[in-house]
Amino acid sequence: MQEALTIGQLAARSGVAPSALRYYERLGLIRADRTGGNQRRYHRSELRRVAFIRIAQQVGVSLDEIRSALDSLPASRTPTAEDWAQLSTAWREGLTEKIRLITRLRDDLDGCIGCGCLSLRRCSLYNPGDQLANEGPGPRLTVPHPHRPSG
Amino acid sequence: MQEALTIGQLAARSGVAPSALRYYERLGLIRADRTGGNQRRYHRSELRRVAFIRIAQQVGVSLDEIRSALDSLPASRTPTAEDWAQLSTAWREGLTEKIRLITRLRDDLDGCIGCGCLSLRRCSLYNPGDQLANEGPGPRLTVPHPHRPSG
DNA sequence: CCTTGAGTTGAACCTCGCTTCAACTTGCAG
DNA sequence: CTGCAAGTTGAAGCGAGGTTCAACTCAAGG
Repeated sequence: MQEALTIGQLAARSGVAPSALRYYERLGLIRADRTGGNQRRYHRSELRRVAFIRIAQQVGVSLDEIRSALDSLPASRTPTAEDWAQLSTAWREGLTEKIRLITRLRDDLDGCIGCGCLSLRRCSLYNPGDQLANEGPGPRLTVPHPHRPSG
Repeated sequence: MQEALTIGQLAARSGVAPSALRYYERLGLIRADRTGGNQRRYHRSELRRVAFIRIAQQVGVSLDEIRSALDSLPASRTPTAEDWAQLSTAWREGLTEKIRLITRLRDDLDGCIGCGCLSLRRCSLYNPGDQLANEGPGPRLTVPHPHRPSG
């Protein structure tokens, strides 16, 4: 097995610091074999897991959520393919929602902030159908809080 | 001016805790007028700013980046519309990149993780053109780290 | 006036996602 | 076999993004 990676190699290849990789391992996000001298040796497939982790983080997914997703994977052998389909579907919805949010953000930029008037005094005239422009008494935002205990 | 909002009202309407709103103010993300008795009174347009902040956070943008964007806005009067156009463009690129990442993530889920084999032993056969499957010696990830000092 | 709920401040504290440090061990090149 | 970079651990520290607390003030109804 000349394919095993040291932590330094995985770090270099993934762009993630060794300390972060150890941290991920403690959280159960990735795993490593050990040499006789207790040093970590990574299967090359871990590189893919790390890539997945980093990308998910970039779009605002917490390590805990990522672990949940990763936990439901081939820990044993047979992947119970239907469970994964459900997992995949759940994530798909979340990701689609993220895309919706980003698009909304971008539209805000272009439509209102982009024109220099965040104050809405004039923008509301220009964006009659805008959801966010609805600032009278009524429904409110339902965007979940990323850093709240019981959010 | 019956349109001014108390902090409690803004909190209720935006779904953001009063403590968070004060925190945002300290960071210069939002602003408030004061009553004679020193209490905050928010213009209704702040609701839109808060919405913007929350949405941006959801997709992994830091408060500091958000402030930078918001700072370049009608602090004085004339918005120097061309500067905003540049700002808007810069954000557009970042957001487009986020969408790319999310799509990649979703494809990973559907194409490889979704099938239950994150190990790539079989997936690489099914995804010959996959960028992330390139795990031999060569180029590596360039996804920036969200929580690193000099990332 | 008095009460009471909402608001004020600063300081302390919390979780997340790491990094840094100290003290020590492995593993490989020469 | 030596030397030294690279690895190991646990504990402490850090920055972001807030929450909680104590002590106090404001605002509106009765």
